[in-house]
Amino acid sequence: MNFEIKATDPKSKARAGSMTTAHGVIQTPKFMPVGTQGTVKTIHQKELTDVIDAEIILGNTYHLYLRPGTDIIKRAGGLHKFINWDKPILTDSGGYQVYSLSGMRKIKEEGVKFQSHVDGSYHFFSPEYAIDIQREIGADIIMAFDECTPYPCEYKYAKRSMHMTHRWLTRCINRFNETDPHYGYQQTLSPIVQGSTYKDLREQSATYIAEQNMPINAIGGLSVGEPHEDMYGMTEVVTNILPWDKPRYLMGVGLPENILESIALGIDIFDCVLPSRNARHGILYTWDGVINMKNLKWADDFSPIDSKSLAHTSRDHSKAYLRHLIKVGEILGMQIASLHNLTFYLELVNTAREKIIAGEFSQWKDQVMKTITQRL
RNA sequence: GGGGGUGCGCUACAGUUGGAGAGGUAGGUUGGACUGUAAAUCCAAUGUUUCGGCUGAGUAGGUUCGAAUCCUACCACCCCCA
Repeated sequence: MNFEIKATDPKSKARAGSMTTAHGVIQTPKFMPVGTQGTVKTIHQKELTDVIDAEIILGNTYHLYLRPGTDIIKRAGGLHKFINWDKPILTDSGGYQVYSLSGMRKIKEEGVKFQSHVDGSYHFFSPEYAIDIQREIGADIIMAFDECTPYPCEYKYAKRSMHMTHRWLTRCINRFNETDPHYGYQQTLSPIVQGSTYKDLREQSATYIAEQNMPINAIGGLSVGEPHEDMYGMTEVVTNILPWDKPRYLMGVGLPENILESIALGIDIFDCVLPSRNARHGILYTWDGVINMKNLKWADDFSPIDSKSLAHTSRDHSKAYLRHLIKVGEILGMQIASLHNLTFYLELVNTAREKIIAGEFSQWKDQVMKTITQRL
């Protein structure tokens, strides 16, 4: 994998770059739609490319391992072939499930014992096994197996967890180096910075991760409920230490404003379930602000959902119609809303990239920040 | 025309076999939440109020210390017979 910085913003640490993976180029900053189970919920692959302009999507090791199972994916020839998507894919290692399935898992030095949310059966993920599965899934970028700590998190626990994540990283790297890709193209392993909301831990972790000299670095353990100031503060601490010439991936972020602020702090790649999940729950993101489509006030608003949207469905259908679809639980409502939000998210980062190249990112960010955060 | 059954809150369904309940469940409605997806999910409110109460189990009476419950009449709906 190769990363080239094309332009930098004079007033912030934002950069515009381009990452080359086995399945194509990713222009950064970039947002990755989340496709946990081999699909970005409600969105067809053709819409991902033709409408949303997604250049990379995310899959999840834990979910794909449970269903359909790695055997099926292997026999399909890898996840790309299985889902008919020939652009880049990144897989999360299952580290987030260590956090989100708390109560259904046990963490030990050796690894994590999960109870399946599908049928309650027990499964064990070690760092080595997480790499093996991700080799079989065949994503272009694969993530180290980590523990995503909750918020709030006591210092002692955060420190112990961070060190374990570091030890797990060594095991991931070793396994990665002693195995080969299954499908004839290179995969890239990304380590993950942890350290909760503690500056010294974040510094320590970022330094450790930087020393590994990996082609891409990720920041985890944020956007788990901490105040935005902490999210930005920790991100800044970390981006100051991670190598400048390698892409930085801020995992699980975030709201449109989180993304713009983080771009200003030197983040290149994002993923988040918010645009897709919230779309299904009736929340729309636009340049003019946030719309709760379920609110009564849209019931007789026959104006376009968003006349400025790059998604034809948002220009062609009215708010009243979309509200109706969502209120009655029609699938098309979730499709139109998901297509809208993801199109907006990609337009947001693509515009940020243009503004960085034009040298006017910071002014532009300050200007749009006011409007995108308001509730309509 | 005769016989039987059932009637409460926005709706439905349960339940209440003389000691009340502005109760249950589901749905609807109206808000809210959601950040590397256990999520087409979850939470709250939903008679009225000056927050102390007030009104309330189809309507009107009656029996009773006390009635959603028992009695009478009427009304509505459902079923059966003609």
